[in-house]
Amino acid sequence: MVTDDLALRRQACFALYAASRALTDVYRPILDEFGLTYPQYLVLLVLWERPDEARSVSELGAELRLDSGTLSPLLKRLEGAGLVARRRSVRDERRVEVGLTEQGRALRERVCDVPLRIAQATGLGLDELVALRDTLTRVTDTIHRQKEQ
Amino acid sequence: MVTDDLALRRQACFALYAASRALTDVYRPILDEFGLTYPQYLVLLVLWERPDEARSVSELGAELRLDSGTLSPLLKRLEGAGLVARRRSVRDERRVEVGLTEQGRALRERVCDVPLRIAQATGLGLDELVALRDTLTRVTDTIHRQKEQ
DNA sequence: GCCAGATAAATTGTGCACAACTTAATTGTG
DNA sequence: CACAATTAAGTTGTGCACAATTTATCTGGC
Repeated sequence: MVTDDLALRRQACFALYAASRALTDVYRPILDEFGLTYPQYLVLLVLWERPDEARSVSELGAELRLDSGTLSPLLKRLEGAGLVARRRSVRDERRVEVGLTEQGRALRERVCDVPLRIAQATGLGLDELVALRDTLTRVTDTIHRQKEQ
Repeated sequence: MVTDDLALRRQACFALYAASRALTDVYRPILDEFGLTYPQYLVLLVLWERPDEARSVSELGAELRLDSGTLSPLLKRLEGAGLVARRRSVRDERRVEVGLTEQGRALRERVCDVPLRIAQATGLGLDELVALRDTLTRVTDTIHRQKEQ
């Protein structure tokens, strides 16, 4: 029956959209303690993986799948907060290198229990959470692979 | 090891955020044929469930978990597109009733194969898709239940 | 060495999301 | 009945997302 196929509650996509916003709602008060938004926190996650290595805007964009239209103003806000430093690459002046400041590196220690706090809010066990992550990653990769062809 | 716990690829939340945006990317060109954005499409999904019954802004908001700050301008755009009609309730003049226009009802037939096209893009089987939807709905409900207490 | 095409980041414009606030109408309690 | 508290929708301001465009730089072919 076509009628039911369009019912909101049947849509996996709505479930995904709703869950994503609900989780961001959980993050908001927690990250607010550090003056961060969720996308800003994601940028820091990337930089914290190799804290002494600067990344270009497009490298960050490739990891997070965000373009310069989103990242440029976001990075300016992180710079304004004193967490990252931006400077033109000497070797290629088109590139802007984004690195952590001392303050940005230090924030990492204060934030490291955030994932656990979030995981608890989901009500899922660690195994379920891993399974969910892997399913979603597979969906995302499938979509991106199709887009490239 | 704390280092790895913060790695981007380990975060289920990033997987959720990335998958949600990737799926919206799949919707965009499809909904563009109808001049719709994804949130606008969601509003129509709600209205199409009972096409002859108007809903208040807050009823729509309860279904979609969106507030009037998001819905008011969105509904004005749907009205501008000729798909919905808004009018003040006679019984309670605080309320605004949102109903489908004839054009809005007619759009449903043209859109009814959209879910199938999206499902195919995910690369998941129908059973996996249902399981994913149910897991995500459970996460969302858990979070919202906690918020109310 | 020159220049057409490619690349990197920023800018502009539109449309969500959401917090905080405003305005208007309604409801409950004395 | 009066009026304080509540409720509904809209408005304002901030921060993403993303398309389209702009500006600056670089690269490869000649």
